[in-house]
Amino acid sequence: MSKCEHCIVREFSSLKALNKEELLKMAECKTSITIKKGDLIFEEGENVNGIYCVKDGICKLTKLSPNGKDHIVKLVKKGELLGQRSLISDEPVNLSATALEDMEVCFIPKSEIMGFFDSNNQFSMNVMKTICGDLKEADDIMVNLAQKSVKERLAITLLYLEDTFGKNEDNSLKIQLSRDELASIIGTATESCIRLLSEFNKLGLIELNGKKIILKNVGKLKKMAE
Amino acid sequence: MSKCEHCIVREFSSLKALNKEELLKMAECKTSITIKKGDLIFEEGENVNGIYCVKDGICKLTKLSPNGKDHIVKLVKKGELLGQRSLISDEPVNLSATALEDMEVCFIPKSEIMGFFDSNNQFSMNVMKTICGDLKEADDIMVNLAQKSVKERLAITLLYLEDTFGKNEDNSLKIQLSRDELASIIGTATESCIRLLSEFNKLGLIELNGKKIILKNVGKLKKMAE
DNA sequence: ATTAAAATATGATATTTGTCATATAAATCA
DNA sequence: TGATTTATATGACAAATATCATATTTTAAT
Repeated sequence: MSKCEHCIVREFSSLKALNKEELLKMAECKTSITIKKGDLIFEEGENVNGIYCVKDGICKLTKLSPNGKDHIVKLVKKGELLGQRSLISDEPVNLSATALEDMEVCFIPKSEIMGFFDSNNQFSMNVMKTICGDLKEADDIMVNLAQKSVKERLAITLLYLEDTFGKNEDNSLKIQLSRDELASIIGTATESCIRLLSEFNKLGLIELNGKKIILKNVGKLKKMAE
Repeated sequence: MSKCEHCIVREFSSLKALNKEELLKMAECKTSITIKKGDLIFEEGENVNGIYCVKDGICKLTKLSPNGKDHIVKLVKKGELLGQRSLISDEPVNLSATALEDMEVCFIPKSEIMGFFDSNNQFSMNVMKTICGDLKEADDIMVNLAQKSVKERLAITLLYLEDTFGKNEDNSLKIQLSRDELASIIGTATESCIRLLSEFNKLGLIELNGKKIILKNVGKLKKMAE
């Protein structure tokens, strides 16, 4: 069993408020889990009795619409926590989490986390700040969905993906999404997404190479996103 | 100066966790404010050094899109608090608040609230739960904006307005929104909103009488909203 | 009360976006 | 490897929605 004290990603999340003793205690009750690309971590409506700390890899949080299509609400990367909202509200999770890459996560049971809420004020405050950040982000996304065209949203999303997940040596986006997944972030039909990617490609804004996407003209993309 | 102990709306918000002493202390530092319909309570980007407790009336929280159009992110009614996110994140507010009716609100300075966070765990937990609720709601709205048609969103919104704000004796929606505001919740052009209201009217789903809107067939509206 | 301004309403039309069909390319599996 | 499934791509068309113009009604102001 690996020690939480020595885990670097802890520093990126609310867990950074924990002291040595608390970390030792947590290391004892946590479970390390390996998740394969494409695997479900938890599903909408499920009772997740704890939170997941993402040690490595990226996952998507999706919500099923009554029409049967998934919408990607958020992408979560190394250092972030999953399942906080559900834990605090004491409700089933409202989103499904699916690995987009092979992942390493640690599961920390609810009882442990609730203890930290009681005993460690800084931890509570950190969690609150994270959730407030998510809410602010959600406000921005709502306004974009309500007021921007699909083209603008595609530009915004591509810039966000490069910004948040970085690029490879060949300048291609590090995060690999299918066209279908990209469409499901933007909130459009897969075909429309593909069509606009082709258009961006022809305009020299991006370069497509199989699944690889390279942003060639960030300036123009930014102008387009306004 | 009215006493917080005797204020009923306090019971509906996170403030219900406060004990008698805390309420007395709060009563001393709070400010009661009357706000006229249409008046701005605070504006996006402003530093609001505290929170507002809504004693009476309804307000809208809006965000300005770069294209110059407002989007209504949330409606807030009696008993709810304003400005919590900004206070916790220690950032300027990301939304503007405007009264839709004459309002009575109390302003409680930041220092006071921060004290409660330190000393009253239940209060912290309540605030967290509220924000988590907002986040869950935001997820639902995002999926609706991304996947539902304007017609479906109008149906959803009308049902929500009746559900949340109730109706008058003549069955008309208690909350009075302009067509423009309704459109800005749904995320569509004012004309499209007006056109669909007319259509719903002709179909017998609703009845229009000046600004008054009566939901005539909630069952069909619900089916339409799916 | 009269006038001006704003809100609501509706038609005509353009644009955006979705849907269906089909082709091609890539990935998976026996 | 070859066969089969899945993902990507593109055309043709339909449907949804936005935009612009204009009329009517309501509200506000003088």
